[in-house]
Amino acid sequence: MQSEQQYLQNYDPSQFEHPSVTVDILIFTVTDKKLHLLLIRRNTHPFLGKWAIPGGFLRIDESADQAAARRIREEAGVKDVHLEQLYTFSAVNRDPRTRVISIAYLATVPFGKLHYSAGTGADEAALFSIECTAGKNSSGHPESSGSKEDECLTLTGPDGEIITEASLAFDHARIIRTAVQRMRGKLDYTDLAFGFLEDPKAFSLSELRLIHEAILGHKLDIGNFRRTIKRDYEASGRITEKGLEKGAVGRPAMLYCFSQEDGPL
Amino acid sequence: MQSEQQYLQNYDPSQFEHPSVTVDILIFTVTDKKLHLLLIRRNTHPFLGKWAIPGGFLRIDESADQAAARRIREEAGVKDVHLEQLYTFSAVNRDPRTRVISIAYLATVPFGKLHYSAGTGADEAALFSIECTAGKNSSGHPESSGSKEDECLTLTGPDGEIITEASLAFDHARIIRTAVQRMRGKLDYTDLAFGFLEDPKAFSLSELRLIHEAILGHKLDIGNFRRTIKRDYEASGRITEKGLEKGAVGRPAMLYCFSQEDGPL
DNA sequence: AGAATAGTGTCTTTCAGACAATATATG
DNA sequence: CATATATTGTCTGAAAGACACTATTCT
Repeated sequence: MQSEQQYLQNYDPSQFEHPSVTVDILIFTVTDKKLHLLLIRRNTHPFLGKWAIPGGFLRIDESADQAAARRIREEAGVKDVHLEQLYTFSAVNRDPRTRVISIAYLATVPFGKLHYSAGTGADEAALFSIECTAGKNSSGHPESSGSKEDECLTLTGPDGEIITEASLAFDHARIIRTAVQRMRGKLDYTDLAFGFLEDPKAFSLSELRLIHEAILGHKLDIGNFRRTIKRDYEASGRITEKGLEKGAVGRPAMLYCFSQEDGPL
Repeated sequence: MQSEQQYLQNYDPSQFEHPSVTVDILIFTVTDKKLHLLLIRRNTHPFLGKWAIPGGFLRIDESADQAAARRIREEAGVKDVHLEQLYTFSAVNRDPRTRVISIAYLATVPFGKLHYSAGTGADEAALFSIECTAGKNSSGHPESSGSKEDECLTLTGPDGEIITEASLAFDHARIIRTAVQRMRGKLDYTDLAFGFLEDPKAFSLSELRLIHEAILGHKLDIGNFRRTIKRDYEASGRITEKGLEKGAVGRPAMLYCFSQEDGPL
């Protein structure tokens, strides 16, 4: 029997036909009281001219997490944002070129940190507001094509352009729906919403509530929202009062500071 | 500019160095009032002799879902069980042979349906009971190596053999922990537990409760469990009474029939 | 009767949702 | 003062958790 060292030397990775692996990033932000998603217009085949989720091939020397972080730097000029793996899409014919599986990531970016090339250049990018009247299939399979209770996805571009699912490249409509569902599901038991704050070291509860409302797609009761957030976060010390807001319309809000549990001390 | 057809013809997928893609299946079952996981002992390098999650390379003509279904047929002789994607692990050095990313799946199999080769043959397989005293990091990153609140994973083999994380191949200890966390998190808002029932068309609430207890790792209050299950499932018609159990010790239990919402109509 | 398991009832505390009322800023 | 926003308080019904009690079978 050969030793482990011999085995590793003789191992030939090309004995299997490998699929291509890409990483797609859903870059979400909240502005104008609405949830928005960054899309880019494809300037190559296939799906030339259609809008797509930014992505790129996974390099051989980086993990998917690293590729996602790299890609969001390149595409949105931002780093150190919350980034989490969403789902891996692997249907055989999802890309007409060749076999491509895509590891989708979800990023939450404060609007002020987001920098993208909105011009009509080689890689035209745009922010689309998202409306997603969700179906109730909480446990639905992300890659099955025909859910019985299909939720309706509506994307509105900066110039009021409304694009339907058919204007999206590949299976990206389904990926977007999966991401919105995921965000809604995790909203109330994770710190997801805090990733959208312009300044986590000084935010008001109203600002946080508007983020929740944008993600959920409906209004929340002001008093009840305050009560639950303060109960869940203030008692455990994850948010602390930081003094009053200045120069606003109406009564100044108390500003809070958010510190992650295993944060930078 | 070339047409789409020309583009597709000229496209060369080998211009990028592709990683290998595998699909790993965490085959869970509940027996003896405890959660169990099927592992196989590796008979090749690397990690020769260590226990590992069954898996295999993704074929070029099948989706990850299909590969997972195929693999669980091959390994556990079972089909038509609940199978869901868990997470994709892609750290650069997780496999010493070459670059391998692994799409992990989670399967819930009734013990009676599970058939594996327990013998000490070429692919020795064994069921290990799982104890996982979880840390509280609900939103922890599955692939980060050093969680502050590392939960302790203990696997016990059929002959009482206790294996620690170091006896597991690759990053499989982490994958297993991620799976247990996922199951615990989804237990009370999905139908996950029903996937372990020996006969979903005739089960008692005690049987269902034992499954919940096995997954959670602690006892549940009998009365409160009945109340919540009946409220959540009986009112919506997803479980219905089916008559009394026969020939058991103690008072015979009411048997229920579980029908999934978008079931086989 | 006694053991074993199934099922019901009750009490308390907590929480969610609806909504009213008060507080503090600007113009 | 009117307006706008922030913040607090109150009421009700639902739900969770703890725990005692009753019911039906077998030996």
